[in-house]
Amino acid sequence: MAKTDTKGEPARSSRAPRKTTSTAASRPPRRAPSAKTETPYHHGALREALLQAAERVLERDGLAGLTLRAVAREAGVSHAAPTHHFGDLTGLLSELAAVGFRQFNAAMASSCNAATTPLERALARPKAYVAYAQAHPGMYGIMFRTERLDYSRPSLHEAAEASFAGLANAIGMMRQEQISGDALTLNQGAAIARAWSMVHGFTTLLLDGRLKDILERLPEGTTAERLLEAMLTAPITTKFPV
Amino acid sequence: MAKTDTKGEPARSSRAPRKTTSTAASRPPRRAPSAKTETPYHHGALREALLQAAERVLERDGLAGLTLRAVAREAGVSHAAPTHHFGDLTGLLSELAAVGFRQFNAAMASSCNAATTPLERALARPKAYVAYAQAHPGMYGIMFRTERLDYSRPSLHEAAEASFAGLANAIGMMRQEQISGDALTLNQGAAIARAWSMVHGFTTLLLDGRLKDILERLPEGTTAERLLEAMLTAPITTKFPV
DNA sequence: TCCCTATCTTTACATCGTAAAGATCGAATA
DNA sequence: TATTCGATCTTTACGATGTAAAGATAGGGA
Repeated sequence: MAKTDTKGEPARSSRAPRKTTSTAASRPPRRAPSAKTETPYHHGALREALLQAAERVLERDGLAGLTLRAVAREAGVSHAAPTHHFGDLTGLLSELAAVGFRQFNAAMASSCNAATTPLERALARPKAYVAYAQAHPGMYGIMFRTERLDYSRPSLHEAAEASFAGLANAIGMMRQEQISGDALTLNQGAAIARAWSMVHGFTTLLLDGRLKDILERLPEGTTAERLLEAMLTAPITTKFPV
Repeated sequence: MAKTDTKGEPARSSRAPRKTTSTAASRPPRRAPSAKTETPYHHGALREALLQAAERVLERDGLAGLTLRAVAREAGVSHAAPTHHFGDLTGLLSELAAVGFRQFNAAMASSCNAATTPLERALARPKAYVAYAQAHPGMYGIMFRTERLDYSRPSLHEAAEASFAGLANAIGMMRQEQISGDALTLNQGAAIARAWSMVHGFTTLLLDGRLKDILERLPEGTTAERLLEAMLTAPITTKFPV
């Protein structure tokens, strides 16, 4: 027996002061500390703190480093603390993905609002889509790595659904049609699938480095954003779009 | 000390006969067995056997179940045996992905050869692409799950490169242009990126269940394949393809 | 004032990837 | 033909992870 695994876990023993986070206001205890440098047994806002810690870990160490225990370490709590708030790893990842989808939707909405000309309006959403993924590759990776997610969680389901609704709406406005929630014609479905597949596929291939070969063969200094624009606006010279 | 982890590992101790595989010819010892039911210490073709075992595990237990130890168990060897042939998990997954790319390329090539009319020729490749992914979702998942792969391995690099070359060639034939290996115009790059992004994005979204919402709203009985066709052939009524 | 319950920590365990050392056997060499 | 060598496979070991269960703590209502 014996052989516990407390090794490697800081596991502050009610004396070691918890690592103070950068902003010093990011984890406010519910009441003023009753002693000098101690850390309260109850965190007060651990759920949010864990989500923020997870985001930091993800950006710093990538998807491979995003473990339950690493997040708990980053937040300065014991490795079992997240369980009570998220159930298991899938729970944490799902809630984090929901946060990502909300950021993602906000970025696209603000970008669309800033557009004025028709061309800008057409390109604002796809460009914001790719830009978010490039700025937050870890987040985007989680959001579309379904095997680790639980879409039955309301927060994730809602946030992802909002993303889809925004897209469908945009397509509807482009085609100057009313897209009703419950039924679609084949052509409407095709238009939505085409737009989403194109932008999502482009993003995935770009993040995976699969477009590097193409970009290198293009005229000097052509960026991914420029290629995206060309892909979306270049005239289609063949009989079929593919 | 003590507390070894031999628990859970069958680890046939030179007496337990190795689980005979289904075909009985799938693991031929290099020479006829010198005794009755013993299993030779040296497998003889373990590398191939491990790859086949990995494919079985992947189809049976999905990506989450595809571990080094599970593959070794499936092949009936000790859990450390794969190390010598693949180095580490990344090595095994990379070689497996290479197998997948070769299957994938073969499927597309044979499908293209069977096409006769121009419409068939245009759709054969995308349809074969999606069909392979639907038939082998685990394999496709590995092939495009870059974070776990090592593209510097020649076999993987070659197989994946062949996939890309086939696509670029097909686009070139569609546009009736010669696509030279070293340079591309922006429009050529855009055409390739569009085709690849569209098909890859569609496949990814489909496998992740993201197209379910669309398919359910389409006329009764519309399949994913029909939606793909419509996406690729429907006239584009808006000013931009998106 | 006292207890109840949510929150957090400790402890424990099966599993995984990987490293290192020992066992086995085919084949080259003398 | 006998011996040695190197490739292949097994054993043993270790740190890390996810998860379950039991104990500690404290805030808030009875």
